[in-house]
Amino acid sequence: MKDHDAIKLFVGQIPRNLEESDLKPLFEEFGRIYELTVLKDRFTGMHKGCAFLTYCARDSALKAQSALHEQKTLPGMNRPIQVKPADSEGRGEDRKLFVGMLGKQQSEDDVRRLFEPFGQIEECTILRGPDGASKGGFWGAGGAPHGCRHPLHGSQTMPGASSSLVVKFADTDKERTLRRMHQMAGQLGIFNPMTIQFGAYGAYTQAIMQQQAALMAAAQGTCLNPMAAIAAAQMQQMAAFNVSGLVAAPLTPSSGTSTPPGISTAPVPSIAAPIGVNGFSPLPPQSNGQPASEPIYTNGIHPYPAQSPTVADPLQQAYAGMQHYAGPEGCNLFIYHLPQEFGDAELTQMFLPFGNVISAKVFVDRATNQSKCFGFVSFDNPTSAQAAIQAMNGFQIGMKRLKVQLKRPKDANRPY
DNA sequence: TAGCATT
Repeated sequence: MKDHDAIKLFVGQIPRNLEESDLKPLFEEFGRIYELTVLKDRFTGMHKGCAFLTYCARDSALKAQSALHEQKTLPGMNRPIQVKPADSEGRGEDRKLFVGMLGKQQSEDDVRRLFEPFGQIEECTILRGPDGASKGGFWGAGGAPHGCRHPLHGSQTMPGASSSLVVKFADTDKERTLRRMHQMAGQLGIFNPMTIQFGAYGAYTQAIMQQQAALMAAAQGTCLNPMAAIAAAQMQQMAAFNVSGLVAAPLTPSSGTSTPPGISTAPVPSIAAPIGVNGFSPLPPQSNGQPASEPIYTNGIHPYPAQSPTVADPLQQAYAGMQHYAGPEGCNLFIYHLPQEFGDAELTQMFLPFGNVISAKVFVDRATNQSKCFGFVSFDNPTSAQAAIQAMNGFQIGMKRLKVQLKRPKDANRPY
């Protein structure tokens, strides 16, 4: 098993004749390896000259990085080996902290002194109002603090400040936009489009919205939990539609009667869970912070019938033997950089706002039963898929950003 | 030099 805070390393400039078994000895010197994968072309099997490497221990990764990165050149290569955290392990802007509740007279130097013990400071700027008084500040450090809460957060109250020091990750561009839209929507009183569109479910949808707003507030802290991130994504969608005035379209799953390809439209099996007209179940999807155990499929079909405990209908049993996890071309998404703890239910939840989710599957390592942090989501139409890409590609969850793309077509560049 | 539906 690997540490919870293990780092996935990207290894570049590897000679193409070295396979995993050849590379292992080189890297094992720094600790036990959890996973080492040489990247290969999916179709030709050609070695791409790079690999992903995860050690069981975070410390091993740090040691390997400092010992190897740019330090030696493998035979036949003309540039030194690259060993550094993979892009999925978080990016530059994640290093910027917001510091609030500074004393009005505190200078950049004061702040630098305060934060120096935690790492190298790249940049420190204090935002000042027209009167020159501090309005909080931004601080960039060469390394995000471990864990969720910076040790200085709440640790002290600066002279003249109304409450204790605030230290958290600075908003990303997306979060800033979201926050602004929120404020705007609040002022205009059009907070929730679903209460307008789906009057019958007003109370229900409002409850969800409130719950998600609460979750999102939690997400604004220094630690993003996955479900809060989902809520934030959904809120973002809603805020976006509010502002643009497009109240209905993208939130409405395309139809309540569509069927997956290859399935006759005639008898749609009834399912146990009640279905709302808008494709949402009338039960809150995330009560007690748990993902919905019964994701909603408005076509009336569970993509993975084996998971349903209520199989009795022979027709449903017939479906159970079928694999209909892929929608038509242009409807299937490949999602990478999922949080480790995401399962099919969370993936479904996250993509429900964009349309009919035909299937959502997180790829699991069959030996360890652990998520490989990627998966597939299929919609019943390309528009939903595009909307999902638009909203979710690059979406930040914790330290990572989702990669959301169309799945490569199955027979791409297969000659025959 | 960047992972795409498994038993």
